[in-house]
Amino acid sequence: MNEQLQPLKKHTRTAKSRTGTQDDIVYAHIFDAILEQRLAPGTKLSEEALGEIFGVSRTIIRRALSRLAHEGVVLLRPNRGAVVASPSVDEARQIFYARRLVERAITELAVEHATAEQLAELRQMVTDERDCFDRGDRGAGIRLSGEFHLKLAEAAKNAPLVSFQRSLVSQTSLIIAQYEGGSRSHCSYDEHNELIDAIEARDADKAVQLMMHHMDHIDSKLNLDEDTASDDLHAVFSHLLLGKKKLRPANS
Amino acid sequence: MNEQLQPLKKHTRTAKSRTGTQDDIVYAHIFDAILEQRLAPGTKLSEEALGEIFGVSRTIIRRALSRLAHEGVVLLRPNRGAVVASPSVDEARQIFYARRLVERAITELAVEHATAEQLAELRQMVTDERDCFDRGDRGAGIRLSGEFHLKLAEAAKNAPLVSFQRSLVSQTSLIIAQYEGGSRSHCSYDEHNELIDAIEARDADKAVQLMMHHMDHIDSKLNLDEDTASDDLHAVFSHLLLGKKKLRPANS
DNA sequence: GATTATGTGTTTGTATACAAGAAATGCAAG
DNA sequence: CTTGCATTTCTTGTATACAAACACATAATC
Repeated sequence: MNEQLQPLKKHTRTAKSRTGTQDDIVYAHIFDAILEQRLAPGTKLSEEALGEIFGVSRTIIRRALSRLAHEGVVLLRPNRGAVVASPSVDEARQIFYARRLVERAITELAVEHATAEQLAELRQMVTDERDCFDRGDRGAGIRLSGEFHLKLAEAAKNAPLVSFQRSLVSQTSLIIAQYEGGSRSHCSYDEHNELIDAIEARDADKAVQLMMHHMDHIDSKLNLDEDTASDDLHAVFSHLLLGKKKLRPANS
Repeated sequence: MNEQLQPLKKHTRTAKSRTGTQDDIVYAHIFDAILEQRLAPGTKLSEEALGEIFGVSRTIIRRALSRLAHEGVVLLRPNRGAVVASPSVDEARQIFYARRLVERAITELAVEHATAEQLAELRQMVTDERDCFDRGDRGAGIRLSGEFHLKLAEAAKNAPLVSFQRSLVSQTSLIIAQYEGGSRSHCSYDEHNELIDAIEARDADKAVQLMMHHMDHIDSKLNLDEDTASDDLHAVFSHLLLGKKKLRPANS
């Protein structure tokens, strides 16, 4: 039953390898497409169109969109369909506040609970992440970088925090994709490696300090601080550009 | 369209007064039923049965169950239907850990951002809550007490935290309903009032201190600490009791 | 000429029919 | 009497058909 539809062999099979039910697959593919900016913020996600693309009925699409909406990467307006979320600067700040809070707790818990296997997996993920950035696959890099933080949350052994972290990481990735600054190395894997070192050494203070510095680093690369005008304008007008009618020059 | 089905005038109209779409109504009613323990942990939630009860199709029920599963009050097993969640002691501990974390942040933010109107609303909610407990409506009391904490989260003006808090409060209410200790005053409204006082005085340290004490108070009333044997057994066997066939006495 | 009303087309919301999977029951064999 | 297997029934998963709401365009009136 999972085999009867596999028209989903896009790019490098970035969608999660877990061969779950169809809506998992659809969910993962839309998710990846959003993070890799193949779907721009504000883009309308028509149920029927997506259904045709993935070869499934609207029922499945609807479930996937519902999940994405719950994680905040898709906005689901009643009777008006789904669009790719375009977080405002204020929303981005709220997300970053929550993330600092959660990352601090996760780091402390991971120092306490992370097993050797988990640390090894984390190291592997950092390697994969570096490979992605090296080969220029920015979208996959952002996604893997997010998955690193999610894996860390799993090492903390607190299910509610994992769930929350998943939502925060998704939205953060969206924000990074949207508000990226000039610098290209986004989530420096060096910092990730140092972090694993501190956790492996069971040095909670240092690990937390590194994590907080890492957070600072991430949002210092974004154009959130004061400098929000240009990106904000883009977000503000993105929904107007959806209609197919051509706009006349605004300054005439 | 919202008016065409109203066979939902149960008890005291506790379901949220927002007259949203059908699945909101169904969601709220099942949610309330679980919190007020009219649905015991482990109870199977048949889609068709619920559909008949609420006079809607399985489609709506399915959406509602999906939401409830996302909040953690319902467990959704693939191909095997939904059951009312029965959090283990360990899961309860994880939830409480996360709640302390979030409540601390929310309190700090509320001190900073809460408006006079919001504080007034909070006071009103405490009054309502006291009325419920006074008139012996324990289920509604637990629910209102949870809604107080949710309202406080809204005053903190951080959307991701509100969303997370909603999930945590739901699960906490379920835990309280499941692991209640002997004492009857569950979420002492006095503590809620003191908390509002401190927030109104913009005294962050005192507010946080009160909130943490409040959290201590809540879980000191539960049978989580060491004393978990009896309740654990109940949780372990609860799903066996679902079948309608009568069990023979276990100790014979 | 601008603004409002109306009609058409497209998209979402809901219900239902059908297919696939799991639990339960009954039968048969040891 | 117990145990293993097959059939049967019930429940969930998915697709599709229908109804309602919205967006857009056209036309009519002020």
